[in-house]
Amino acid sequence: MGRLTKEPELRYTTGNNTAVASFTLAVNRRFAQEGQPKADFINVVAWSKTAEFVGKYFTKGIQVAIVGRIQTRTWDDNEGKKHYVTEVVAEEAYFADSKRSGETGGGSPAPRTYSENPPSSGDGFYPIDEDDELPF
Amino acid sequence: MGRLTKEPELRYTTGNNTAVASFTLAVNRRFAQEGQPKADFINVVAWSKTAEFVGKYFTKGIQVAIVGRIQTRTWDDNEGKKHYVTEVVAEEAYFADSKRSGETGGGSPAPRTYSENPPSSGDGFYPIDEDDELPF
Amino acid sequence: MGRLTKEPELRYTTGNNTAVASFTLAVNRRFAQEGQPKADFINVVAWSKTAEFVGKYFTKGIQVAIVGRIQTRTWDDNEGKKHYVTEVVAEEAYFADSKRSGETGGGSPAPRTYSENPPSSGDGFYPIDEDDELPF
Amino acid sequence: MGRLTKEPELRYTTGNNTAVASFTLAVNRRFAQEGQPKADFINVVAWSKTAEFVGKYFTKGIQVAIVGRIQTRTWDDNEGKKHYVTEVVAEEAYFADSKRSGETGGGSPAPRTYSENPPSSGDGFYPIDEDDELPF
DNA sequence: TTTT
DNA sequence: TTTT
Repeated sequence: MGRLTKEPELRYTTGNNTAVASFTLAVNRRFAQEGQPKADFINVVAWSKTAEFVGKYFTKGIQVAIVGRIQTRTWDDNEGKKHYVTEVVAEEAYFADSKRSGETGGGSPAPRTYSENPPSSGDGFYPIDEDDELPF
Repeated sequence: MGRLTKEPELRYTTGNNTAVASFTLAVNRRFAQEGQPKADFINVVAWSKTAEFVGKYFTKGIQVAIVGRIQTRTWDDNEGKKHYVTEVVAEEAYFADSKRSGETGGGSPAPRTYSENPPSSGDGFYPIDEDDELPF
Repeated sequence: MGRLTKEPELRYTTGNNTAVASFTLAVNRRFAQEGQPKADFINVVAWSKTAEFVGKYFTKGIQVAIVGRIQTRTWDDNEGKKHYVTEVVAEEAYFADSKRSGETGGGSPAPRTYSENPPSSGDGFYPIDEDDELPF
Repeated sequence: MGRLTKEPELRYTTGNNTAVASFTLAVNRRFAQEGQPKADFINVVAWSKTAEFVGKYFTKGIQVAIVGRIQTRTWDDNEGKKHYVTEVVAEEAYFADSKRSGETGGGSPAPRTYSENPPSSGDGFYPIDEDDELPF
């Protein structure tokens, strides 16, 4: 849960042209004390459909909720120095902000949410069966 | 992330008069298929300050985000039959709804969030130390 | 994180013969006080491959770690009374127990883990790109 | 869930001498493909009691389970350059490894787990009350 | 007993 | 119906 520190960046992979969105979330600490940081700045990456959703509807300052997993990456700068990056890969992205509401004007209304990974078969549907009571 | 199926109930323990709020969240399934349930109905309990926040600001139909842990309970009905309940104990509660915005009228503005458990000492503040680089 | 209260049940859906495993986890409370419950009893369901993994290797009493999501279900008993069940659908299942080790005897060694849902394409692999610095 | 990449470092804050443990977890990716990274390297920090637990019992290579939250920090190197660090603050730490078992020899047996933050009052104990059924 |  |  946090606010975008700036506009998200939307790019496409060179290989198969997959959409990638990246942005940073300012996540306010719940019990920040005097003289301590008041927020964490979490880097988030989203892929394909989620990336496009982000690129289209997320803007600087709005509050969003992200569900995802932590990942790390390495990249080399111009001087050949290795950098380590820890970021969250978004599996679900939600609006969680009231600033968007009351919004008017052109354009189709933004869907409120996006997530990847349709569940594997069987998931979410319980087998109807005679001896299916499962009062384990 | 879900919507309140009805007004939350706010009560107080007999012993030390701690506030307890309980409500149910309709959490829409992300990939509901035809003929399958389209939502899960998650029971949530909140305690003390979080409970009061909930009782004061949460209302039927609004969308909220809850962070918490799963717990189970047992209770006996009038016929002495044992019932098993699984519920989420809310550690954090957030508004995540646009309906509240644009809101006008009397009353003090609602805070947007509440959470319990101030962190244990040391938490959230990193020691400044000479050999503190931790470039792992 | 918890221990199986009994052997898991492995069944198959009537329709497409998908494996379904169900079991209960005794999750010990971290700060149980006198006179309070010392554990939560969380019902878990696993599907297809994860279910088969569970059915094959999980046994009463061992400690396991489950990553998943909460879901609810409804079923009617013989008297037509509706029952509400809240359970965790396992997306990942791990051994987290030392009792298995040192184990000898016939049979192939158990893999230590199982999980469903191969990630969507693009996931987990970052595009190498010229302007890819992302030092946010 | 991952393995320590090396021995954890245990230090104490200069101010109030709070224990701080830091270590890195190699978290194997579940569906690593050819040519992709097979693990994420997650930096973890633990405080006070949890830190001491870690310093005492966690060693290179063992598998552990960590429950915590993401945090970010900033530090300046010798040349005054700012560095950004994202890490997990451990709220719970568990052994999840079979290598420790069968272990013999001197020393007191290691507890299997540690966690911080005793719950706020009211938590985990449900009020007994006449009209307390909560069949919401 | 279910929300939009 | 509950595990160590």
